[in-house]
Amino acid sequence: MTDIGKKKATIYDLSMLSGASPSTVSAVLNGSWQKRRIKEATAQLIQKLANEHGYTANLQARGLRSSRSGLVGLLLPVHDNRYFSSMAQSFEAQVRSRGQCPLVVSACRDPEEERKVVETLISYSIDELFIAGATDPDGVHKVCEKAGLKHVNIDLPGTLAPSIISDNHEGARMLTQAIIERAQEDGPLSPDDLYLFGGRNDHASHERIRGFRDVKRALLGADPDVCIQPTGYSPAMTARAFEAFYEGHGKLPRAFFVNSSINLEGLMRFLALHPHETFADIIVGCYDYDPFGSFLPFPVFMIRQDSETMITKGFAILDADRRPPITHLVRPTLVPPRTALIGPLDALKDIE
Amino acid sequence: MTDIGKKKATIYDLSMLSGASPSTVSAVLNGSWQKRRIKEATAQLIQKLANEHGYTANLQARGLRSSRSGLVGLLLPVHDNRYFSSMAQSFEAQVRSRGQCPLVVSACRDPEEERKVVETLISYSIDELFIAGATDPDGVHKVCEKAGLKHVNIDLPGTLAPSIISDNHEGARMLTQAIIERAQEDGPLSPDDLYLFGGRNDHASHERIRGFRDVKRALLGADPDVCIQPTGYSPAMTARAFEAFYEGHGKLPRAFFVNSSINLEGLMRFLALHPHETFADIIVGCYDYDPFGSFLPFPVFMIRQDSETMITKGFAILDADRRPPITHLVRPTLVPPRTALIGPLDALKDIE
DNA sequence: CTTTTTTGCACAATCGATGGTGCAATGACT
DNA sequence: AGTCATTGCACCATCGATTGTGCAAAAAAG
Repeated sequence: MTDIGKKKATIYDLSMLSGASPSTVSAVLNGSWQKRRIKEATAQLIQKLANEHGYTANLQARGLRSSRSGLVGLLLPVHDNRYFSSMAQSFEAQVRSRGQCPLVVSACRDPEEERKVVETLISYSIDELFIAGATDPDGVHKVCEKAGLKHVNIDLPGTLAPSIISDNHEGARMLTQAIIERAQEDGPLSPDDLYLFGGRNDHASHERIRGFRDVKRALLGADPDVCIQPTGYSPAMTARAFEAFYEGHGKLPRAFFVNSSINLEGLMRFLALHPHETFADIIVGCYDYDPFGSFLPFPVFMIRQDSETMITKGFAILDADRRPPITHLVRPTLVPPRTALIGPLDALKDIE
Repeated sequence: MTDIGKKKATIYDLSMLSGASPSTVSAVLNGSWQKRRIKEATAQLIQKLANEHGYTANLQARGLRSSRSGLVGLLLPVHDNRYFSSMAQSFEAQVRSRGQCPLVVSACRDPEEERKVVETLISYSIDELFIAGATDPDGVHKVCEKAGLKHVNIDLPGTLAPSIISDNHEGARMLTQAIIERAQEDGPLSPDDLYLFGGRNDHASHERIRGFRDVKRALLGADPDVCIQPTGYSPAMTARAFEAFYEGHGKLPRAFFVNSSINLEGLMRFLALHPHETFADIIVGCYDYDPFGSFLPFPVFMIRQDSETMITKGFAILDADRRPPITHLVRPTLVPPRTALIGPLDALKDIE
């Protein structure tokens, strides 16, 4: 307030102004002054000066000296997706409430990029890292371990570090059962009427496919392999798969399971190119929740993954003394069609 | 690779190993060795050692010394929203391609929080800051100015720093015209049939409301004030506004303009509580694009704001010598119903 | 074989904070 | 008054890099 446009005040400036030594100023401003037996009056004087001059500590200097930065990282595959962006939102809130600074970055599902990004984070001496949806969690683990960085995997498990993931198998079972039951309301459902689109060679996809097949076999008696159409996590590839099916059959499957909201975007691309009748009576299950996806013009059952709980558990694990590489499952919830859940935004005050 | 689990190598370690002085090592590793007339052979030796030991610079130390951190900040209102999350995605890509490190944080539209968050970023000596959708851009500006931090406003303008925003007035005109024309296909539209929901006391809302009223008056001849229903950026409040209208009229307006995708989520909450018939023939315009929002079971015209261009322009401005507090407009595009645009995710390779 | 120039590098200060150590002044006690 | 404990703080090394300066040795010039 007092200095306008000047450089930022340092403990040395306050040292001059107060007549105390820099180390005294430092002790006062970082709260360790009681331990250092600084007189209360001295402390108050320095506090006052600090306020007047708008002092804030240089966290790079502090981090350099103490080799702790107060930064906590979250590595995401992508931002542009409600599952991950709401994870980022919860993450931020929890990091802030712990008095640290969140650092959210994405690595585009590229294993090379994942490692490079983490190297960069390490160069800033981040204290802890959440690795979400990494393509190569164990590769990232090695980078972290070399630097002695505490970390957990979220969403996709690794074998070397503790992991907290959605119970994909159970979630997929719930979702599959829901769409089968709903489809059967319109008449008997043959195994050929139920497909799965999306997913690739990762743990989550495997588990979801396994859950899908289990339930499908139990309820419909069979499960031809052709009904599983992996397309990767790409809207374009997914759209192509729908297109291919449509060309072969003149329609979409009566019911299908879509592996993630990213794949569901592929369905939108398909729909954009075809008249409404093409999908007038399909039943869709999507392993992810999106508030608009829930209101599409056909029934969409969704799975809401509990990213908030995953983050909470992640912190609990990081805070623990020992961190065995165990995988913890978090139960997701089934969201029936036409449901608007409240999200992290609802915690915001928006008066006026 | 060579040391497993050890502490990170520093220039002093490499100095010992190579026999060169720390300053020589530093010069080699930061690329300034030509300028310092270091022999090529020396440089190569040091490079080799650095690779073998997996050296990476301590960026806090570098930042402390050079008072540049390589960090570029993006301050968002919220993550959990396709407009802002896709902005984050473009931002990251551009920052990375400039060899810097993106730091994306949200401040929940709380002016106090905005300033606090920026103070924190400043403590990490970030080099540049993008302030997106800030509630109080000028308050943030002052904090930045005190610290000598270069910054631009995105999405919501300030008066003290350069701003790059969507051409809200023009976008609103396009959107309003589109929904009016579409609604008129179903028969004549009276001024009471066209409402606007959402928005609050910010520049974007004002401009959008202005554009809406201009076009509505021009095409429908009148524009009763009751047709403007500001609800803030809150799904819950927006839902309440729809509910209130519905209680008063037994239906929703034939056509309406929704101020943002966040407000559109409020419509979803309303819909969840009412049967399909309630909204069988509404026409909606939403000032924001969401790939699923575009395929709701009624026509939804959307406005896609070009956040990628905004970020690009932002960098251009930050790179310029002078930065007058001018507001730059970026033209958004009208997206007709049932349209799936490609997004930043499509740049990703997703093989297999 | 000097003198000058160039090459190649080492030295040391510095960025802003932290924390161990040491010492003077004060007060308590015998 | 002399001894001892306590209080209150200053001093200084340190974290890991950057950078201005200076100086020896080698090369070029005379």
